[in-house]
Amino acid sequence: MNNNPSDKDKILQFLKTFIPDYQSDSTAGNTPAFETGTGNAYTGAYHTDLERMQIDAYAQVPVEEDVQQRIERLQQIAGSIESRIIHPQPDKLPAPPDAAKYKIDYLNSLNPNQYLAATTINGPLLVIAGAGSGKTRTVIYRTAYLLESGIPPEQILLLTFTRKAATEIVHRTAQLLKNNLADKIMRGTYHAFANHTLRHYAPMLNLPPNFTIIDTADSEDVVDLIRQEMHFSKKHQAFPKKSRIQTIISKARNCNVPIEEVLRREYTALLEFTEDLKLLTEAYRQYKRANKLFDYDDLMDTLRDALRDNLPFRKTMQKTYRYIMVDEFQDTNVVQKEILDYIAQGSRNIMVVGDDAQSIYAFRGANFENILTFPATYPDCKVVKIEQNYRSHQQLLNFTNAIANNAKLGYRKALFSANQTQVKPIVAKLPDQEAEAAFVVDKILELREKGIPLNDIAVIYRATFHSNFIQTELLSRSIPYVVVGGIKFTERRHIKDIIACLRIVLNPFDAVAWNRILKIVPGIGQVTASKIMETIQQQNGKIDFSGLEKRKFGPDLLLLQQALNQAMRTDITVATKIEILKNYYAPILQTLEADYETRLQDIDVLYTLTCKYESMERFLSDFALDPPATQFQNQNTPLIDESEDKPLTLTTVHSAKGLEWYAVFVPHLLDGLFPSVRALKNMDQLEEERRLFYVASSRAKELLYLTMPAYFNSWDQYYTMPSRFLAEVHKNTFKIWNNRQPE
DNA sequence: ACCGGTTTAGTTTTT
DNA sequence: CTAAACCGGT
Repeated sequence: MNNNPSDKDKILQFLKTFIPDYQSDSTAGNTPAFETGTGNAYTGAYHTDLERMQIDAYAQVPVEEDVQQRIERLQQIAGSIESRIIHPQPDKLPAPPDAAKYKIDYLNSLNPNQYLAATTINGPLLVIAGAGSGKTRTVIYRTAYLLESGIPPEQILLLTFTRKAATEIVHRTAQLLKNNLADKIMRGTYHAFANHTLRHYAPMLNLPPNFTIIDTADSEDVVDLIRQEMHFSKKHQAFPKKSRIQTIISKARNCNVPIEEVLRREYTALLEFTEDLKLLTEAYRQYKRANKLFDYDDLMDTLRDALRDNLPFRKTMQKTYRYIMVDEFQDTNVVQKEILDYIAQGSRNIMVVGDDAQSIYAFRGANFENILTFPATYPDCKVVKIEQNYRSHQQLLNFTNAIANNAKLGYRKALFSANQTQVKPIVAKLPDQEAEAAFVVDKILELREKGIPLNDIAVIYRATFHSNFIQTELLSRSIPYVVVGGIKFTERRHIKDIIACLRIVLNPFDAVAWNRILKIVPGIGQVTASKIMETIQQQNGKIDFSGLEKRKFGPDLLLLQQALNQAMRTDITVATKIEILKNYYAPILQTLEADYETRLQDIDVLYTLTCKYESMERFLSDFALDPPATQFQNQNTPLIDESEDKPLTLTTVHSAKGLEWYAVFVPHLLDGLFPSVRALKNMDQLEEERRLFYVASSRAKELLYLTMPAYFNSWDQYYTMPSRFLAEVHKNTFKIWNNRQPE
């Protein structure tokens, strides 16, 4: 019903081109597929391909000896934990010692396992929580229980993966208790916590209190500056480019290993540059120190080092935070684990919640083995497992359990649900990407007609480009949607340009920011930019370009000088500064970008955001650590207010963590796309891909559609096989979409 | 010597 | 799409 003629023609064209037996497969006439409405538009006997898929047909990943040993060791640990799990007897649960003191009826608000997790507040506690098992609810009740037990909120430290999650927990706790005690809890991401702590204790730790936080792109720019300065690219053609160098440096620090170890593990082709890269890493470190720049890893490392080396500081932290709660523990890296351990040594009241099956940040150094080895660090810890699922029905759980149980290691999954609806996940193979997109959008429209609001539906994919065809289809049918993940508001060029100006205003020695701003002045390239920055240094930070007036870029530089000096005035707000800078920047942007008007609207959004801030330092930190909103439709449209039109959600798997929808679509399930071809040779990476698939699938409350095009052409390869994650689960856990016999 | 337009190679995920 | 090498013009 929703196919307009051009869509039909397009699909028809593809059917004819790519399916030799298209005519013979059809049962009536030339265009039978379109005569009976939706559903039939996707002919091709692909369901038989799906019926025939076999895991043996896939090249298996070789498992090396040392990897095998590691697996066995961890399986042993997992097994020993399994035996320590407490299985509460519903009639023998400990009651709160003084029931009169507690306003909330914990016993009847939680299931027995959740109750145990919420009310065991002394000593180390490991909570293994399956997807959709009411993990957040348990943490909320536990927070309430702590407060009702008389624990001062200032003594509670709550670490979560996003700031949003922390805010939600505190907010809902406050609602539960009908007071605002929870507001005083120290909470946030590791990075936000480190930022706060390092600034607060700066004098004690001998740190500059006004350091600037730089994001990944800034960090890459610093690396690039050094790379050029040291002439590495001139010496070797194959010398890695800035983004790869930055990744390597960051990975070494996240995993707490030397550079050469990262190269050995993942970048063997770059081993010949080991010495140069080590040199570059050291230069990068010194550069940041000299310019008071902190990258994301510095926040973690500096806090860890301070806790390790500065005993008075460690004692202070231990005294301050006597009850620690950690969410998403499976995504903690080694450095973060050390930070936790140093603080928890004092009181030993530490609770961690996590699900080993949902660890998806190993690429960033997260070590889900932390959750397996927690009992080794805390031998006296109690272990509680919450497995009842409140999100999905049993048919979905059968499927997601099957995925999780294919994992090489981790706790066995046996999530169960009281909801016994009989709708299996649907697997569909379509002729090509256009047809796949059309199928997905048709189904979405069908759901909307049945009364499912768009904002209760999501399309979840492995990589941003997997959504291209679906976005095109949604745009052509005018369906509102938001994109989460992928390129962010803060990463857009014009936003970064304005932010760079602001950073100069705050700190005129910020060479990375200078480099960025100078190079967009017409007539100034790398060489001149370096010279100007030197001049600024010599002038002790004074912005005065009068010596350069006669150069051809002189007039433009004068405009920049005026704008920056004007923005430096202390009697104006941050928002006013943005306005001044925008006036300078707008004409430049106009020459740079065709769609400059929409981009200017982004700067207005930035203006609105800064209105809340008194301090620029605070604004820049927040902007780096907690980007305001990550949602906008595409490169050409400005930021969109999520609440506006209840749109459909398109999201990467990573950004979908912790969320749920009535119906979920997972497209592009071809082997080489999901799992990504880059992960096919390495067992650890392939395991992570499977966990990603598990996370994506387990977001669905009711309906799960798994789709793929028949083929995908990348620049060097041609993918046609369905994802191995589908081939390796039992076929009775899902239903294959048969286009000739619609449901 | 330096800038800037053009070509070409390589593309995951994010605090 | 985006970064960087390439190259031709000042």
